[in-house]
Amino acid sequence: MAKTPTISNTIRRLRFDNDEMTQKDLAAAVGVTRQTIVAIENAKYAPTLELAFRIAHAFGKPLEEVFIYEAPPDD
Amino acid sequence: MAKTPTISNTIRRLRFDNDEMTQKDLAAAVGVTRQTIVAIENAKYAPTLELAFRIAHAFGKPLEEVFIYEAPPDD
DNA sequence: ACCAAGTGTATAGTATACTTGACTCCATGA
DNA sequence: TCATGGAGTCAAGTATACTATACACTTGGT
Repeated sequence: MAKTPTISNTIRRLRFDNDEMTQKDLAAAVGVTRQTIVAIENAKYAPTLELAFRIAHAFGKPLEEVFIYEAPPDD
Repeated sequence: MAKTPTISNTIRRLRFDNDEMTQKDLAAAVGVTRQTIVAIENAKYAPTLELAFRIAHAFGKPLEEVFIYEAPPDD
């Protein structure tokens, strides 16, 4: 696996676009704790594929519109 | 997080469509071990979001064409 | 001045993705 | 017949996503 985190996301913007949904409400909607949302939103770590799908699903968006992969140079 | 695995994938088909690429070669291409590919291909567990992106990238396909999310009923 | 809601952070623990090394089985071909 | 390559599996260990509880800071409202 890659050493450098190469994934960004638009969760914060999507929350505000969705009636200013709180981190707490998003967490409940996708079935994780609030600090998991905080960590992901601030790119402390990337979610599992399943959680990524659930978050995208919660916003009614395709996954690749929520999470953006920046391919490393050695590709 | 969900208890039941709700993610399937088309890796096996994609490997064969890609010049019969072996598990070993795919593993090397995305930077993991061969048994990780075996496990994911046979849906023993789902990859991280980053690895999912790398696999899709290796095949030149969008992520959601490689990994398919089946939303649970309680959605 | 106070309080509540929303957000960020810390630490310790659990769950699971991923690694390493070894072994088996099956098919193909020299 | 035996060797080789591709695929599956098992067990023990490491890395990291995620949980639980708790506390600090800011902002808006009363």
